[in-house]
Amino acid sequence: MTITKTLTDWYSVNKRDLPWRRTKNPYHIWLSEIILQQTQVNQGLPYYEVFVSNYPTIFDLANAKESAVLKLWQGLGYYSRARNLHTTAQYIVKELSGRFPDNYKALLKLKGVGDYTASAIASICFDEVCAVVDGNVYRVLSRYFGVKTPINSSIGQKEFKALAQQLIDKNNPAEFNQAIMDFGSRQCKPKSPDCSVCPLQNDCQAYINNSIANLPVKVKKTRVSKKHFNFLVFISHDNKTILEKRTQRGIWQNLYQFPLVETQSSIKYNEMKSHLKTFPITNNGYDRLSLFNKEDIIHKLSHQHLHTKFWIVEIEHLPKQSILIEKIRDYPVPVLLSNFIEAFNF
DNA sequence: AAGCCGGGGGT
DNA sequence: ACCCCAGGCTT
Repeated sequence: MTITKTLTDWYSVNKRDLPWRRTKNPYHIWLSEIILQQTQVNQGLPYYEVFVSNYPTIFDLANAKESAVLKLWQGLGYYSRARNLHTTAQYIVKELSGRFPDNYKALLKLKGVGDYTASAIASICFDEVCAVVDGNVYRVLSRYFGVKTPINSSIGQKEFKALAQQLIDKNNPAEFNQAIMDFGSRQCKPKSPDCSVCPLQNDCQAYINNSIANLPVKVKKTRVSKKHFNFLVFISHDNKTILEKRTQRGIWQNLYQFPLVETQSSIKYNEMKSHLKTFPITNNGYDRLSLFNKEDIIHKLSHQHLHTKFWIVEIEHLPKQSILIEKIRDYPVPVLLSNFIEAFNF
């Protein structure tokens, strides 16, 4: 039995019933694939339901405001996906009259759509024989064939793409692609895979050589940098506060935050007080400065640890760009801030 | 080729 | 503490 047949047989029995598997609508498949980039099914599932419900068609998404899209995306991370999603929806509506691209080459031109996503949409929606290579595919193939080429090298990416393309079921590329991904996700897991009941056990090179834990090979380690964030939570006597849009490139682009003072190290009350005096809006003084969290809140991103203090600044009057505190939940904010907003009783 | 971009979950 | 996730973009 070939690995192709084994995988599709396994899938026919173990296939999960997921909402994006009940449709071939390219708009819906595209939505699901963008949401699932670097995101596990269980985390992405509720977001998919929300997006389909709020934006039933690509026209609805194109007509939305970016901040509304980001608000629905809030908490999912990698926010460039949401920005690209919106941009691409507008592009398809305006330039392609709302007709979704229907082949790999054309799909690849869309912003936010790379080799994996173009292959997924082309195969699932249009039966194009295009093999997907995601984290699951790397793992299954590297173990089964004992391939030690690093999966995050350009040579490795080409090698695994060619291998997957060679194995794909040409009569049913959609089923094969989803089969190998589902298999990797639920059977051939990164840690403690279920080898004892694996249908590929007899031919799996990694299992035979007892090297399951060493495959796939991945080089480079992400270095984590440490940053110190001080957020200024202004509260005026007429129940307003200040939120700023992060317009610069980098994390959380186009999300909102309280005015931020980034420092090289953890600062104390008096140092914050000096910083505060340099703020134009405090020219007329403020009533009180207090620290919300005694211990730093350490917000861990994949490549940064954010040591965070929330400073409460009670103030008589705020300028016009301030917002009503009761409207604060309308704005898309990072999880770090939404956690604070929920914890702090304004 | 390497770095950047989130947040949640598993071990 | 470290790894991974239905990756893609920028430099």
